[in-house]
Amino acid sequence: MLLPIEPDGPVPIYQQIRDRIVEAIASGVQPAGSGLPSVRQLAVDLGVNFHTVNKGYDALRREGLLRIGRKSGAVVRRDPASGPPEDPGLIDDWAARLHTLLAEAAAQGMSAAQIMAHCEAAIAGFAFPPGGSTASAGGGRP
Amino acid sequence: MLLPIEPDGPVPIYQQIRDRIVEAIASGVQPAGSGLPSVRQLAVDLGVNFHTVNKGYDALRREGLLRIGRKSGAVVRRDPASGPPEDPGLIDDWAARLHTLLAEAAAQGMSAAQIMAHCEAAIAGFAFPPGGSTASAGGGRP
DNA sequence: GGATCTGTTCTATAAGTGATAGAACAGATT
DNA sequence: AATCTGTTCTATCACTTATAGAACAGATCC
Repeated sequence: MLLPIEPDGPVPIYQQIRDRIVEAIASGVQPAGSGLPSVRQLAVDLGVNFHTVNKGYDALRREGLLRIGRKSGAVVRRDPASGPPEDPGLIDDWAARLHTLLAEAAAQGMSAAQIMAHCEAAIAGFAFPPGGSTASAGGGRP
Repeated sequence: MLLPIEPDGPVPIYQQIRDRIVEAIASGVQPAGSGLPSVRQLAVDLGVNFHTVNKGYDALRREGLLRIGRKSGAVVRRDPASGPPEDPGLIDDWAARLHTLLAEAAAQGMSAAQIMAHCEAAIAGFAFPPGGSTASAGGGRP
């Protein structure tokens, strides 16, 4: 597995690992049930300590995105269609972060249309399951 | 000035200060030219050290959102209408952060329509200038 | 002029985080 | 038995965060 990691960036390595895997799940590159490299293997691939990878995996496990076991290794837990929508309360955190991030763009002078265009562009790269949760009016991939 | 600060939260205080002010600018509570409390005054109001407030102000100054001087204090620099759209390259960082954040929601099972609804809800709380930059098809506040 | 407030800069300390490292244990596979 | 897996523990080093005190230069007010 090859993940684009910036060792000298401002964002911690373990979080970069977590972010790239989250994006891989959303984009459909890593569907539900698909396996990920072992902690030690990915550490070798990325050239980092295996504790760092373990920290990233553990973050994904706490978010309910990964199921980790000595037997099966690390596999993507959630299939966005059936599983529970989300842990309540995490949505609030997420919405708050979204609010701050979009406010940043608005404060910098970006128009509402431009912001929405960026959101649509990002979502267009995701692979949503055939029957979205309670509503599937969006784009997805027909 | 009263900012909701969580001293024991995972996000640093200086960044909470920065985030709240960014949101105040985007929502129109702090329009271009409006003044902010002095570093020392806001520190007293929030019950934190003035170095912490100074760090938050300095971050906003580096982003081009604040103009700080011994004479005028700290005033909101950018009026989203006229000013330069943005420092090129910062948009890439912002778009990357947006991509990661939206991927998080998609991986958790949120549908495209639900994600877009959250984006629209956040944008609806912002006050965009009458003539948006190059396009004003969005909501804003008529 | 003198006092005061401002932003800015410098050093310093204590606590926490990030990343590395080594070692060990228990379950599973070969 | 040997190997690989995830997991846990301690330990170290560098960096960040938040606090604190002190000092300087420009601006304002009495």
